[in-house]
Amino acid sequence: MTLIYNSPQVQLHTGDALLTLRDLPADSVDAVIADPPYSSGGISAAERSSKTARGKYVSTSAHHTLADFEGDQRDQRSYAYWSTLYLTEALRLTKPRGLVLVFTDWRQLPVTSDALQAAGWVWRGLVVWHKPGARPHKGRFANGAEYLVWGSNGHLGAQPEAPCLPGVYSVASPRGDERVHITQKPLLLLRQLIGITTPGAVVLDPFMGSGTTGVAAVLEGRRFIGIEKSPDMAALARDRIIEAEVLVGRREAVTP
Amino acid sequence: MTLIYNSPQVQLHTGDALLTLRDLPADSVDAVIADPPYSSGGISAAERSSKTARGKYVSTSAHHTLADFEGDQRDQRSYAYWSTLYLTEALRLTKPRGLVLVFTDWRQLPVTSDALQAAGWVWRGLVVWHKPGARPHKGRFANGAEYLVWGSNGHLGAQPEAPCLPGVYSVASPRGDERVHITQKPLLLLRQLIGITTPGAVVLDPFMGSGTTGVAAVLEGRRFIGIEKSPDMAALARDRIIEAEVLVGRREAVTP
DNA sequence: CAAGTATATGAATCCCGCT
DNA sequence: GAGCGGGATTCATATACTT
Repeated sequence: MTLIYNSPQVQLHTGDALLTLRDLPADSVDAVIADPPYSSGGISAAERSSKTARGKYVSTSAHHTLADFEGDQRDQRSYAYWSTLYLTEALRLTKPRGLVLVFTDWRQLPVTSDALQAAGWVWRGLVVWHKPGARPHKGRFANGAEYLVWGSNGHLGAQPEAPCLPGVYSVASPRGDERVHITQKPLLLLRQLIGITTPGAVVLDPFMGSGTTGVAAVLEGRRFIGIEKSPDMAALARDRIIEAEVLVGRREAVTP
Repeated sequence: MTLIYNSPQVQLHTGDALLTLRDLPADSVDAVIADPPYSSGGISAAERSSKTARGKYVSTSAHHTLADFEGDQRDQRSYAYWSTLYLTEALRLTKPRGLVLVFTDWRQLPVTSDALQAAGWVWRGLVVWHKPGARPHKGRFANGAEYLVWGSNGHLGAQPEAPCLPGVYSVASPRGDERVHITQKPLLLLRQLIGITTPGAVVLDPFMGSGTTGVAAVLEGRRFIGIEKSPDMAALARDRIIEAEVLVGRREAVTP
């Protein structure tokens, strides 16, 4: 576990999620927002494991320069097991009544809800992220959505101060220059989702990627703890998050 | 198994779904659209089983006169078992490359996808039915969607003639006078969903309820086989379907 | 007739108290 | 204690109604 950035509101680590989570203190987090590698794609185990993430998720016509990412080769059984492990650690870190939100595609949705409950969370529902402009398919339904399985650490209780949030979000995926990670989530989506926490809350993202969740947390006045395995991607996330801190006046700009 | 209506395009039965499906001939159906009682509602098993369907799903302020319905008291294990049984029968009735669409709420979604696969179908994806105007809740995400788990009998093959369908539908629930069944689906939704079949296809609904699927099938030029346990509800469905047949000119109006 | 206003309701959920 | 049932709560929409 290596701390690569530490400001009053933000803490970023590089390292494996499981190992790093184990070193963080219990009862310190209000919400966990996780976007794990789905290990999905392909009807068979062979198809899943033989392709790289880029081969699975990037259409052939788009020959761009995004880096491939690791940890996307698990079969469904080990995906369930591994998900249960990191979600168990995440529960330990989370305060009572704290929340968890896990991104998933349709194929891993049942496994994800199983793992979430196996780890001891109370499953509370699904959030739909509708991606307009999904690739159409003749004679079948387009898979134009991803999902968040969400839950709580024990009872949730009444929240008289909290806002009401919708269960379906329609937001386009980042495209072109906006995108620095293959499976990058839209900032607008994460800014809205983070509204489930109260201002000042501590948000943890164990699979930070390019750091969109961290940027959203900073912009919405939440604290943030991020973990990312790839040092290159982590450095990129750090730069984006620092930029957000400068934007909201929490920090001086870095002069070259 | 009692046949209560038989026209060139429509066949309606009253009786238990499992028993009636067993008496229908193999390889005779192009698509199964099923809207089973979800046996859901409530976070605990006690809450699920102790209340009637109306008590679980209808807000207390609305004192309306819609009939309650049976078969909504299964616990999750027996829901999985029973779903597998009727989906196995449904597969037998379905032609190769035929389709199945099963309605579910978020809570039973994983069980439904398990049962569908256990019955021998190939799981192809999820369709989201977004219901605008879901009941909000402070500090949490509204459960403003239902889902269709859909699959095929074996390979699906290329369908050069077929239209492209979206994976997310936003349609309001029927209200007031439009509604004769507690969990009635909007006609507009079913007319769109039925577009997954080709004109003239045979559509089977083993839990017909008030017959919306049948009405949609008639209006869209598909043939229809319906099964409903409650004789009262089945009669109501028959009347609605006859009305649709008259509307499209397939039948003379019934004169009193 | 168009636009603004009032009303009704939801395949819920939580809390509390009684058995 | 565990199980069961009653009652309060919530606001975005759709619909009805008024200006």
